[in-house]
Amino acid sequence: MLTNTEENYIKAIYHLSVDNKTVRTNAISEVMNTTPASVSDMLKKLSDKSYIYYEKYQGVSLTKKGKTEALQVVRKHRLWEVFLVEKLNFNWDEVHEIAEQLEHIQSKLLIERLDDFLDNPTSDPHGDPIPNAKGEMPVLRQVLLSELEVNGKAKVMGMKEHSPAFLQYLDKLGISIGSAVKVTDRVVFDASVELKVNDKKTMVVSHEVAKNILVSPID
Amino acid sequence: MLTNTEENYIKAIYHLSVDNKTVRTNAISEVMNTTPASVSDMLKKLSDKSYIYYEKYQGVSLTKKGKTEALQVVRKHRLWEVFLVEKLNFNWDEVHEIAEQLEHIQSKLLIERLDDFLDNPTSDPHGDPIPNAKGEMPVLRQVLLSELEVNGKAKVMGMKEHSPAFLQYLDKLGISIGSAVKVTDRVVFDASVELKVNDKKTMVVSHEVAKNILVSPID
DNA sequence: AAAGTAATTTAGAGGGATCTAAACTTAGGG
DNA sequence: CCCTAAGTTTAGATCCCTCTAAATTACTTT
Ligand SMILES: [Mn+2]
Ligand SMILES: [Mn+2]
Ligand SMILES: [Mn+2]
Ligand SMILES: [Mn+2]
Repeated sequence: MLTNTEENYIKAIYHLSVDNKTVRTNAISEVMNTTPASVSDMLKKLSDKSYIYYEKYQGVSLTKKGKTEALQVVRKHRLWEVFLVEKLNFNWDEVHEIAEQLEHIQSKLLIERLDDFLDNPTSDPHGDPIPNAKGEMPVLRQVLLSELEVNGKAKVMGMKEHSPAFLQYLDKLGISIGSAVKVTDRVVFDASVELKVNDKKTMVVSHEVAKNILVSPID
Repeated sequence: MLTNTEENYIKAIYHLSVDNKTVRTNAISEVMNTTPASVSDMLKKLSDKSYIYYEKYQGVSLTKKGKTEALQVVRKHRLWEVFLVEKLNFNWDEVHEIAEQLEHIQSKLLIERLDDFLDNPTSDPHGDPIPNAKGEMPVLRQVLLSELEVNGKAKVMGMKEHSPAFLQYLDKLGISIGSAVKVTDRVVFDASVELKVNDKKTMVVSHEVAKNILVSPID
């Protein structure tokens, strides 16, 4: 049985594991808001318990066992976020903090009942895919809005950034999951993206914003 | 901000505070499954933080502040139990352990939204009253089934004991909240109660069982 | 009222999670 | 190729919660 803290570390390592690079101590300390010293302690513990592969000074990666645990926590987090938005009428920028707490509730049965109650959703309010009970997750072929070619059309599928500030900004722009977007121009100077949303509103978003919006191109 | 453990101690003290007697260290250690030594430590801490009145060797009682906290935890516990039974189709004997975890989720907004989602219930699946957001709780005039006179009629309002074993036994007997009961006889030897449930089934329950069923007499 | 017993508190310790400061390792620039 | 800066680990400490064992206090019983 993992403690809440251990679950959080494993989840952080999971989220930091892009491509097959090893995850570094400092990167973990940053997302966990702890010191590298604390991370080192925890890595030793998680390694002893076989949740991670760990070689001193070389960074870590999740074992099969660790990845399974991580995916269960991610599953719970995202299902609770769906619950909060769909059933309790929270806005998508308000749910992450509460889900950070709810994701640690221990009850297999609870999460399966919740999944059914929500009609087995496949993605959360931010467009992130929800692993199934076995920890399988559909790999979605998505591209960043910042990478879409001029005149390219696409459907908004999700957001990489989940901060309330970012999500509220999208609300203001009228961009949400499912929105149809068309890139009408790209500013050479700063890579800002000019786009049309739902065939109506035309707007310009910074490269930074465009980099955090995941879209699925329509050919 | 209280830790989960502090919340649990305060809740335990609340539940042990019947009539105006002071709550004793050993009683707390028993319901918390800890040693009296651990309780003493915690009492000192809670007293320093003004959640309880504490005089060494004399037992404790909750301050206004402590009672307010306790009632909020109780409110959350019972609302989550309603959620689990009403929305996720749990049986009433399965919800307590999960609610023990959920009651510590910190979010005022969440609990108010949950309350609305559940249509502001006034009692939980075991018949226990749910404090409102201000911590007010209706005082229900209830009596134990064991105290009902022979030929007395009553409606089952709640259970004092919440263990799965007890609740499952009631399921088997066909006794649930709202059941109409009539005491047809009382065995002098061991105070067992003979009763008729919903004008149909006649059965005998032990004094011990009857002592744990709360009823509201019908005149 | 003193003794004996039960309840309670204190002392001392350990595990979990965190920190700061110091020591160590790695890797890149001169 | 070695030296230094950045990254990482270790050492030593604190806070929280828990324990066992010992000491203290309160209550009961004679
Ligand atoms: Mn989230
Ligand atoms: Mn999300
Ligand atoms: Mn309960
Ligand atoms: Mn209950």
